Amino acid sequence: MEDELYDLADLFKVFGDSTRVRLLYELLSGEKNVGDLSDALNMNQSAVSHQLRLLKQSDLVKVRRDGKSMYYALSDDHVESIIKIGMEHITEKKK
Amino acid sequence: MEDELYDLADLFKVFGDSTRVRLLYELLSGEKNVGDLSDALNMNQSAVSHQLRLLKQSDLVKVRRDGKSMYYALSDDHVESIIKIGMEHITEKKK
DNA sequence: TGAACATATGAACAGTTGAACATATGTTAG
DNA sequence: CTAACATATGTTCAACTGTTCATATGTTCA
Repeated sequence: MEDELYDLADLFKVFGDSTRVRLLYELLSGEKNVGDLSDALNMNQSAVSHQLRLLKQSDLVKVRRDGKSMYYALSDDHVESIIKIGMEHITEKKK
Repeated sequence: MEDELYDLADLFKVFGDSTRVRLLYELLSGEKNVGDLSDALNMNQSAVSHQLRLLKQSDLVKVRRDGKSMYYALSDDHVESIIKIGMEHITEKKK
């Protein structure tokens, strides 16, 4: 159990960055390629690509190639659940 | 919405550290004082106190004083939900 | 009041991290 | 094959973070 808590912290570390959270949020509405994501976040391609890599490593997103583009998508719906509950905490806190 | 994503990242940042996650986990079984928590994590009192402060600031824990001791407890059950879903992601990933 | 205890706070230092820049890899069309 | 495009990777650096040590604050009890 102790070990799992370390893995858990590592997982949340991934959610603990605004760039990555915004990427995940963008992907809630469906798969997108790197260019789309760079535009959406208004960040350079390299930064986005680096962060997508981390998301991939944590199995939060999956990728498929289509021609020259790489399409990223959420890998399962835990992501949506986690974001949803986090949001609840935030909005309740503001009351 | 954009703003909320930054707050969300800040929230997860708090979960993204093993010391803090372990503290939250300890508190799942009920309120504990700082000494108990230091012993449980085998960390010095100062480090634990510093981290508890962050947890407090994020409204993840609440405190009450009883004599010389400060008793910390989870402030609501979002914490439990978040940990639970995170764990699910991890265990599914291992399959 | 003052000693002993429990916790909090401040400062400093090492380790980590995200972004930017440059460049490499991989793909398609001509 | 090669130019143009899309994405990935390596490196560097400033900013941030967690722990430790020292010390301050707050509480109880004799």
